[in-house]
Amino acid sequence: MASSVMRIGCWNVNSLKVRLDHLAQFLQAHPIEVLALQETKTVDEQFPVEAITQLGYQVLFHGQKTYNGVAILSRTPARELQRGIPGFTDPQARVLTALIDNLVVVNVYVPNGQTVGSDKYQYKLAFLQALNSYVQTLLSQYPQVVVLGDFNIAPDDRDVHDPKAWEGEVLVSAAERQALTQLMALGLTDVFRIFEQKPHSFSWWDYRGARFDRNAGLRIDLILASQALGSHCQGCEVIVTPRTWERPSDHTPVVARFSR
DNA sequence: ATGGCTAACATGGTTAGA
Repeated sequence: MASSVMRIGCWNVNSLKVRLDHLAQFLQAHPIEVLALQETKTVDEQFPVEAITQLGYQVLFHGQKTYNGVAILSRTPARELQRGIPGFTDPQARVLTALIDNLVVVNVYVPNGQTVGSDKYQYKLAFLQALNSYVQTLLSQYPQVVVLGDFNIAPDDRDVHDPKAWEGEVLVSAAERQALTQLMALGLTDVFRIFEQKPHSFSWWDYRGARFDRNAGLRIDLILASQALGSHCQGCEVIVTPRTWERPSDHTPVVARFSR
């Protein structure tokens, strides 16, 4: 790659079709090298390849009807390594892994879990366990790995606008946080926390109740880097601006910058 | 206060998100 800097981002767009203009605006302002999208909500047959190409990106995608769907945009060619998690049969399109130069990009849209103890919560925990095994295998094969996307887990109370109100709830419950801790224990760093950050930095705000205006959000969109990659991280920030645009996604992009 | 917003699918009202 010509550039000495590699910028990698993630963004839950909550429907790619609705958010195409915002994606173009964002990439114009932040012409990053790799962007992992979640909740594209688009079947592969209808994926807007042409629109993405016109933005100057190549794209891999793994979608389904109505729900979920993930895509990886890149300036340089990406090779698809895996759709979904090996050995974890799942009709929901939530994981896509690509090899871009020497970098393994694991784009994840972790299940929401709905409520603690529900069937969807159990599915979320099973998903995270399967993801753990998968990432462990990848880390044994490749030094440079980034696992990024919508984790639907706020790592700790700094990532929650009102920890008391959220205590024990889905997205912050002990079992979810433990699953994330176990994933990171494989050798992944939440690069956002390498750096000093403004307090109350969040990546998602509920559409309801003017929560964005009150900054009543959570940080649930994460960029986790392997040691070999993370040691080259030069910065990480949440890009809040797209949340101020008309008809926004409820999530904002997160971007990390790496030297090469 | 189990409401409240948004999107998909459908074309009214349900499902799901987080």
